[in-house]
Amino acid sequence: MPPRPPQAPPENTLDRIMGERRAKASALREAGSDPYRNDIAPTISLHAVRERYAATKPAPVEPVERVPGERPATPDVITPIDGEPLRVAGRVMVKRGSGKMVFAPLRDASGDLQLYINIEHLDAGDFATILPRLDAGDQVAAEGPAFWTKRGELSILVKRLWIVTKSLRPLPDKWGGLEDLETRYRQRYVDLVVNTEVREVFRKRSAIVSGIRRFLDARRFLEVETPMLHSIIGGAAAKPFATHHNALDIPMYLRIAPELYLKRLVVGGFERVYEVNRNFRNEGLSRRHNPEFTMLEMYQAYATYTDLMNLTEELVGELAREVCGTTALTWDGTPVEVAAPWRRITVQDAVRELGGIANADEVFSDPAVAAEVAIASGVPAADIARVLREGIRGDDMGDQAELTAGFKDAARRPALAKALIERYPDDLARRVRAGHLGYLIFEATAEAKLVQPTFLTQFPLAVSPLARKNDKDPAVCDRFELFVCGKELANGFSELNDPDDQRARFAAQVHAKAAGAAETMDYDEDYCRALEVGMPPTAGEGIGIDRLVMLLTNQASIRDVLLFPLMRPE
RNA sequence: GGGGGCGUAGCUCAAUGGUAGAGCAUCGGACUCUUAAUCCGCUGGUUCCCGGUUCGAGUCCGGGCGCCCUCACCA
Repeated sequence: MPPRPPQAPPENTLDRIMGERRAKASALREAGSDPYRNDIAPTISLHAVRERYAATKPAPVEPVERVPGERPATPDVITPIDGEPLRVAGRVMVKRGSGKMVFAPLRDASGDLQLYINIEHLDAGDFATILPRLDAGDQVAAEGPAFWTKRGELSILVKRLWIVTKSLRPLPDKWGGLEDLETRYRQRYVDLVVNTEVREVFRKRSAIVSGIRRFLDARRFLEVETPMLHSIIGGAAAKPFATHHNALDIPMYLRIAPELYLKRLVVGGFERVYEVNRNFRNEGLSRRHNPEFTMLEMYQAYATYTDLMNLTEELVGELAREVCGTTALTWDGTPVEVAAPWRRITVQDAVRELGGIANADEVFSDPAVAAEVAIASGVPAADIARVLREGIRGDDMGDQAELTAGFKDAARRPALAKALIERYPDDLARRVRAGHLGYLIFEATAEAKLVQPTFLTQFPLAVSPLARKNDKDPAVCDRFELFVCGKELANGFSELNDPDDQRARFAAQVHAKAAGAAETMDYDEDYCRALEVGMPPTAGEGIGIDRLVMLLTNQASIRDVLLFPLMRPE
């Protein structure tokens, strides 16, 4: 080895490897072979080659024992299957072999297939100029007939070889692979090259989304696109990403939900619409939350929330059969059966049966009882105080901080609650407040216990500002949420289409905000105007696509079903 | 934002407070059926960053950065 010049900077392994590969690229260029060429395309995919010759597989020949370094007497005679030249292309995954013979497994979008490169068969020019500059990671094209090796591996007997893209960075270790989560997420392109099971997850994701489209298109739903830039926050309760439009000089928000626009379309006469697209919520990250996530929202006129529960069972069952081949799934170690029918249980029954709250009936009718049970269930005193304050009409709701402090004191709490409740206008207001607290109790005690697919129904009015009131009990709405393994996957309801009721609900949202609720909907005047034009009776639903993909691909983290999950910039 | 864990060669991982190592990859050599190829040889380090304790720090302490888990938030 020549001694390194004294002025040369210290070189780490990566710099040295990349330097060597750049030198190979230059050498290729000098030899008249562009290392970034775009004049060679494959005529057949690697998987198609396998399919084509699968039936011709011979019995494997017993390998001859060889002493390392000893030269065989004569080269092997190789018999191509049909002699037809094939041109394939892909990434070289490893380069394995000797001076006169190289095995190079290739990977393309369809699968893997190995090249057999041999001095007896490869073009002499390619052998001299291309092969020595070939590294694992390079994109190559190769031409030659297919044959079976003695060990029974289908291979291309390479007669012509091109490096079509020289790779400068080394691939991760062929045995250790790429494990580091941070690198896998930040450099997903490497993850996808190396980890075939990751490719499989995202292929399934694509199949799921197209399956959803097929399912809905077959039922005469119209796919639409509605604005992602909103000037009013609505359709859900969440913190938005705020931005600004320069030409109009107005604040704008990335949408947190498409709901209110989709229902305007139902008013307009599109009786069945859906949209599959991104929502943005400026909130924390977790295994189930990414700030941008994909939601399917669909609306069907003349349907009820019960119809949509049935439709959801059918849709998920069909997707599971299509994508997983079964409805008996496993998610994060838990067996999950998604074949219909799924359990349907009201919030109140869930609190009683799953939350173990024996007096659930009382909880959902008496806010004072609900407050005590909520405290015992671990609901923060501040939330309880805020919810009870919201029941008071008018501006004088008392001081939130003072009330919270009072609610933390078991001796003072009953009197404080009583004082608030006495100022409620009527019994319905009491039951609405009790229901709201009951829902907080559900979250604290029962939510995690909804493991098998379960529709939770009859949501409290106060947490459902866009849902239709139940005909028999105006304190609850005809709404459901779908839970699997304690995670919310879908949310649907019969739509509120009474414009005056909707105005009252928006007003309640504004009131709740004044009471200290962090996330509420803005009053959407135009949406009320649309309802005044008249929306036919309709049911609508949103399904979290990322979480659905998690279920159908058995992934525990949302990051593993997002190609590029949000990361702090490097 | 709180709590816990992790961060060492391109990759996967070691290293009682005492000379920073292995396997793979790379590079050089041998080898015409490999598939974790094999054999011989050589390289390769800001131990995430800054500071401190110590005769001596990858290791202990403080601060920071990043990632993972968890709690909170996400009606």
